[in-house]
Amino acid sequence: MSPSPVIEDTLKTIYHLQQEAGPPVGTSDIADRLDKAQATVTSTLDRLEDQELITREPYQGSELTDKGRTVAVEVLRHHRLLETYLADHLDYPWELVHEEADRLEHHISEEFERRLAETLENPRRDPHGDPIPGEDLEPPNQDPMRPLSACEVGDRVVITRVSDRNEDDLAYLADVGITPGTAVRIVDVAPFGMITLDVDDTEQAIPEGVATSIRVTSLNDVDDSVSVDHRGDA
Amino acid sequence: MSPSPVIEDTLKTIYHLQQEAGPPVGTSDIADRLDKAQATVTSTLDRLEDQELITREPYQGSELTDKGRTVAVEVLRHHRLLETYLADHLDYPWELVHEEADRLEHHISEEFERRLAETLENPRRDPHGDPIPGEDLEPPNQDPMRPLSACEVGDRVVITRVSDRNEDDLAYLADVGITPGTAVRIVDVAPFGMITLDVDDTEQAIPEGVATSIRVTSLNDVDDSVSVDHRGDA
DNA sequence: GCCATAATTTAGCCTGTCCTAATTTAATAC
DNA sequence: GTATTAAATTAGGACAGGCTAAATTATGGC
Repeated sequence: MSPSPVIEDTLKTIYHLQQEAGPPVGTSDIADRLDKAQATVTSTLDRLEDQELITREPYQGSELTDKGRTVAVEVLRHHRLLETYLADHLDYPWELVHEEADRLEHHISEEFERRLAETLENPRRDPHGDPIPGEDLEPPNQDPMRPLSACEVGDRVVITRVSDRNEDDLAYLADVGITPGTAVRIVDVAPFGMITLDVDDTEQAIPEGVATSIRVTSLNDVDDSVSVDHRGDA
Repeated sequence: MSPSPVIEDTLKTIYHLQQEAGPPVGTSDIADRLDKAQATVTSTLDRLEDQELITREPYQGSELTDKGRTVAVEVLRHHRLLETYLADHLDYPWELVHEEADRLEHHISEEFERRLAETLENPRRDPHGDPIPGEDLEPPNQDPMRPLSACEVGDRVVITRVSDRNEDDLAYLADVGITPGTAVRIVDVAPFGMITLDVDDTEQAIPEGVATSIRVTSLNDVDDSVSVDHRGDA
């Protein structure tokens, strides 16, 4: 039996938290992300452990098993293929793809996944610039990126990822031209981390909170993974 | 809150049974179609009644309310749009579209539905020849069709619908050229209802069980709804 | 009209997923 | 080292959706 949406969402969340801070991940961090009560997550984690999708130490935290990671990465592949498809073939606006993909990722078949990948010619990155795991379900490499908030005045960088966050922010960023593949220059870093960028010869100010979820690569170490047209084939 | 897949599937089944035999529909007919125990369906029907999606008389049967019918028709629209899309844009083989659409129909948003319809240019029929309900969610008209099993030797008819049934049968029928829009002639009706057809100058024998789920229109009363290219725009 | 049978509901139980409130454990301050 | 506090678990309850077995109702034959 394939895992339920609740199980898959929990695995996906643990995966992301492990990427950000390393294992073990705490119960309340998971609960916060999923917007569920802690006690609900505790009982879900018990079931995950029964199914050998995670290992855990009570009061310490949880960690994905290989089996659990594979499930998480497959869901991630679904999510990113769907986002790419929605944007490229159904003309979805950038900021709406996340919500739709978040639901559908749990319900598409292997067949659907294959045909999606084929139709898209095995894309390597989704519309936010995030890497799409391959058919082998190896976890994608971490890119050599830093948050925009860590840049200094004068830096010339390429926007590499604009992570999923709320729709309004994404719509605004797309509107002013801040999308993966765009080259920008840091014009100013003001108090409280407010950053001013030169985007296509126009200045745009970005508050620090938003800047932390935008990843960039220095123009010196640009590789194929951050070329402007980042949808290569396999 | 939008209805769960279980609720939607039950409404869809009642809708189909009402079309076939008229209300009220019996509990065990629903249970058979859904492959659930009768007692399970009884408790689901109680919940449907609480939500005013059906009316029912214990031991007599159930009937959709306007509200219930609208939900059923919307799910039907999702199903048929998805089938059309899978076949036309993702290159799904005819016989696989049903299963995938049956899952996804419960999980797509209104936005997805709109973009699907737009991309397909508001198709009126799905790949099986079934009518696709419009945005207004009016139940589609019943076509002036009869089952292939009711034809007589010498009749010239157009295949109008080949209803969803098991994948192997559909694959076989597609293989021998029996798909919506094809004109055929009845060559022979043998004992036990075995029917022989002339399809593109080749004879094909179809057992009665299969022939009952194939609908045809006489070549005399062909209207736009059964033209060979049946995907018109609105 | 009564009886056998088929259809249906009721009773009772289970699991998954959710919650709040109470308790326990771990970590931190001092 | 103890006291406070934060994190996590346990206790207990709700509801949806599933089941089997037992009881009930309707129906068709005669």
